[in-house]
Amino acid sequence: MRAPKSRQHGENVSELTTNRLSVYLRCLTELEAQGARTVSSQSLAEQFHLNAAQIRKDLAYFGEFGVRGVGYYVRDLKRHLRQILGLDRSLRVGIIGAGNLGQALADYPGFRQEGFEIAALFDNQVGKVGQQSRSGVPIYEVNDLRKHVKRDQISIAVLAVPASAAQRVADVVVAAGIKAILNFTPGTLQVPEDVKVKGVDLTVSLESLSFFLAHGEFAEDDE
Amino acid sequence: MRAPKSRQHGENVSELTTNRLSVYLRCLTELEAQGARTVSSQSLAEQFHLNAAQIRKDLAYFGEFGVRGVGYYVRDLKRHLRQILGLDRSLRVGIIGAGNLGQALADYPGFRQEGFEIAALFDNQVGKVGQQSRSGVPIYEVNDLRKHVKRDQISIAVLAVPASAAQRVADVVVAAGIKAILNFTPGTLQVPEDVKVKGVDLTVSLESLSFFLAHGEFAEDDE
DNA sequence: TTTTGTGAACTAGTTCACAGCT
DNA sequence: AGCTGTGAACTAGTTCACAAAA
Repeated sequence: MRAPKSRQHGENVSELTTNRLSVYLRCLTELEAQGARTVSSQSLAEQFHLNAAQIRKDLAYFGEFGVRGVGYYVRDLKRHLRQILGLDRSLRVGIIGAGNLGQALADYPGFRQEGFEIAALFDNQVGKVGQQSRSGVPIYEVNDLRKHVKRDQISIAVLAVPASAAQRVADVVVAAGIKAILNFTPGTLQVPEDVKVKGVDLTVSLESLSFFLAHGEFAEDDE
Repeated sequence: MRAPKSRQHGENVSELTTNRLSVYLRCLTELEAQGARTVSSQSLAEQFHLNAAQIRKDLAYFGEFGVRGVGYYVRDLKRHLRQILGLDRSLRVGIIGAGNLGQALADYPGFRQEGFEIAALFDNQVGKVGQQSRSGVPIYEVNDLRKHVKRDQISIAVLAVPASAAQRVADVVVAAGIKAILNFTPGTLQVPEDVKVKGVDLTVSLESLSFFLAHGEFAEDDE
């Protein structure tokens, strides 16, 4: 039996779970490179500091991918995970904001790695439009976003614009039919229910680290 | 009564909580700019799509900052939050890896905003060492990390190096006495217990969005 | 009256422990 | 024997609801 129940799921799956699925995929890729053909949830957990029961639960939710007494076939499980994560289709990404960060992200090799294609950068600064990033990603006018989303089948937008423009640009992105946004601007975006936003909030991350520094090490000065 | 119990806490506080504290601080800054002097947990929750009880609980853990029947004094609460988050000390950041991403982060205005100072970039490429970023952050040799951490009082390291170098560089960072790392490389770092790592995993974020696209919208093709 | 601070109730997420398959 | 898949137990996190303060 191949894929017993897969899909029509997706409703209840928490973001913590999907994040872990992505992590599992990465672990399997590493194992495969090391030449492993099968792996048990136990050894996977030990090598990558995860919990075996959780791995099994996460995977079992999408199908019976394991073989009792054996474990999981690395190659097969990788394929299943890629399918579950929707990485078997081609995923094109548009980056809005061709500033330092936007261009750096456009040229970031990590993105391409797992099969994401950076299709285009978008900006409204005349000097930038028509140019391209170091690695050759073209920069288009933000006003033409809708057109390029259609033409290049862009399904994910990365927001790397100044904070002040964030919501306005998000509205444009949503209007262009994008349903998934990776948001590098600080703060929350207001979007319709059917649009998923994932925030990468550098200020929050740094301040959280600051809290740890302030409280983690005891007895620094007063009292 | 000013700061009734503050600090000696920090042990039990979850990362979700510290993240929220940072968000509250940002909300208050916005409110203050709008001229608000006081704010109730209720109105704070409504305006920024948070939960009023949770705001109160989060804050009450660190002290009795509110006034019954009134709410919180915006300016006071901001000050308290900055103190709780450890933002009242000067926080210097070193970015390891002066590639596209590292340099973009070095010049990212969002970092400086809330009082973080990007003290230096570090790289081991001869062509880069001795140069500086567009906004003037100097690039030093990674081998001199320890020296600069001491000299410039760097307390937070941002890892923006290739995945293959991540663990090796993390070890160097830890050896230099850094206790807080913001990690842009994919995968987990092995560090001692007293070092805090916060990961920004772009691949995981994108793949999580991909999952949503694959499952969020119903009835796309087969079955 | 308004709004905090907080125990109690609830919900979500994780881990345990074992029956059952190979 | 070895390992999965999973109900049950547990832990963490959130929200409710209300007594007490201003």
